Amino acid sequence: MSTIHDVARLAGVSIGTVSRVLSGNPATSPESRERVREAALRLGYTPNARAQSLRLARTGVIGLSISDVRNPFFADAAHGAEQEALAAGRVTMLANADEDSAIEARYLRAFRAQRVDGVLMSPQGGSAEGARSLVEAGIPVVLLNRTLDGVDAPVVTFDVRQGVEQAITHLRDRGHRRIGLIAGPVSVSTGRARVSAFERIRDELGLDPAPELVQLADGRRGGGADAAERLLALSPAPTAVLSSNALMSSGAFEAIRGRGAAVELVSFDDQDWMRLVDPPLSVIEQDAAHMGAVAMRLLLELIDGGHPRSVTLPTRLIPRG
Amino acid sequence: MSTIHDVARLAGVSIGTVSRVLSGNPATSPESRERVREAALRLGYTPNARAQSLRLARTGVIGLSISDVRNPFFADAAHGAEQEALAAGRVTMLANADEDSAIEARYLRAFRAQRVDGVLMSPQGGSAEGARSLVEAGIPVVLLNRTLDGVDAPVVTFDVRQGVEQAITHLRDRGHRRIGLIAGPVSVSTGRARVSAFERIRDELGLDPAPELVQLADGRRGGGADAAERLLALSPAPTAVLSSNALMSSGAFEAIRGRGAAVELVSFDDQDWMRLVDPPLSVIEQDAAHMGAVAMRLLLELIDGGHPRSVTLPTRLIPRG
DNA sequence: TCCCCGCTCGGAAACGTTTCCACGTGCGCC
DNA sequence: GGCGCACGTGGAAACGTTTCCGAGCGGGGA
Repeated sequence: MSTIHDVARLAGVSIGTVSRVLSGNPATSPESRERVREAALRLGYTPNARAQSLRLARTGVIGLSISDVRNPFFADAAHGAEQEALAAGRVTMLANADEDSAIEARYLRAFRAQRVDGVLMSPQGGSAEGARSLVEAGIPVVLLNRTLDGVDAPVVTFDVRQGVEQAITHLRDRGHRRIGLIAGPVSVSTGRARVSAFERIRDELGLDPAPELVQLADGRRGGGADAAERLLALSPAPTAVLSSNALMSSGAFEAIRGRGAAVELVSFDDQDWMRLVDPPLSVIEQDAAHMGAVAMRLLLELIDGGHPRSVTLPTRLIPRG
Repeated sequence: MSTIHDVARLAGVSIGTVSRVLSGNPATSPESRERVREAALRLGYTPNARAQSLRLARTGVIGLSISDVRNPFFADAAHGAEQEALAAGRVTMLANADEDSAIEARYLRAFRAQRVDGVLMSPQGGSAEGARSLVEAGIPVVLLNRTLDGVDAPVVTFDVRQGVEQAITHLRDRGHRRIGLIAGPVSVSTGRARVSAFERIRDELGLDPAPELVQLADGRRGGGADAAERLLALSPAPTAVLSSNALMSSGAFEAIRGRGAAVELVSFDDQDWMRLVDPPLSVIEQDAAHMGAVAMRLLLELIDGGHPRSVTLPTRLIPRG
């Protein structure tokens, strides 16, 4: 692959001139511009971004670490973030932590070694170490959807209390008094927050406070199914269930239907299939793509020397069935 | 952020020694090793990967460009590929082309500028230019799921003929004679291949050859719904429909149900919701994660000097309902 | 006529690594 | 008791850029 020296030789100028022409520096003659452009084209020259960023301080690359690409919520968030970065002329390097903090740590180390301009991440439960070391190394970090104790970085989250309240009020209005919760893992902040919001609002509305109505799960499909089974085995079983994410909802839906139980299921996150099943699911919509875009904007501001700020986004109830 | 010079100074040795210790070169004394390790730890030193790769030829980064992260088929493929790369000690840089060849071109340029070790891509329809320029620049490329005319790179695909045959035979066995096809865009190779396989097998089995039973769509949800509407408007309407991807299937399913039509829908790609709806969808399963892993393995071989080879993977019919 | 200024340009330093080369130093062997 | 060899180390070159600095050259004003 050709270098700036090859271009300089072919154009009959110095490498300084080539660099100036190609970077749009006005201190060049029309003649040099012509010769350099021509030579670069002939050679199919692409500047070596690694050498550039060694000399410059910036790399133009932003690290984006998400929990799981296969979770549509995060896929949407990644997409939103990426579009925003692209519009700002930056390129995104997506890492998939797979809900595994060892893999996450590995990618974060890679981000650090690559000296990315900034990192946008939805942290894993395991440990805050990875994020903290980035912050301490002076790399701008913005957290996505989940907070992390002891890490000084802005966060973009949804209003958990609002979402839970919309769901429970909706169910209460439909006559339910005994409502179950399938909660995400307490190792992530969203999981914990949903449980405490659920308990508070349930009590405020005077609904059945039985502790066994809150079932913890791992956030995956199978975990959702298992938690639903546990709820259905209670006597009396709840008449309605709130599920904390789309994956668990699909497991829970199948378990409930498999038992032929008459339980109303409400889910966080809206997905196509929730409209297609019978009965369709009411959902608490969280606009993941928007969250990603907002977070990326915050990160870009931070990179450009702005000061950190966090954002909380609203949720929306979509009643169905 | 500290450099190798800082570590050398703190440890009281030369930068050469630091480099040797940290890269595991045996020509170092136990005493130096100790001092350097200690100093590196104290400073939180992480080698600058960009400087390393400038000196070395390798970067340890592999570019992965996929059509759309939000399409679960590609999300799974990306995940499979990523895991495989991770196991081989490489880090993956995921680009989301968003089914847009301008964005794809931009990412491919970035990959080239970054001098990634290789590129795994599921190409967009628009143009083969991006892929071709990578190949010409000597960067190893493997194509994922879609071929590209005029580009000399190995491909990993599913056996289109087999998949279509499984689907049509299944429907024939269930008594259908008039079968519709919702095809993906003819701008991508898979779209074209499915149409021609469909026509051939339909004729081999002596089924209704009416050309209006093949409806082209854009591969998205809305396109699938529109194509289904067009099929349902025929008289007589087909009694069964084969849909070329999961997104279009979801649109088609909704359209069919909305009309209350008695049409049996079979879909390419298996997804959770297809089991949850009523009636459940029979599917032609294509193990996308496996495809991604296989393709990554081919790419890694190619990078290590192996010679190019293509792979065709089998599909599997999962009858339901 | 001379000087100064502006416009281009070439040369060189610097970014942070790795690795080759050469230079001690201490030991074993004849 | 010398000689050579293995071992550890420091210095320097090289990777491909950008940018600063200084120089050449022409033109315009005093």
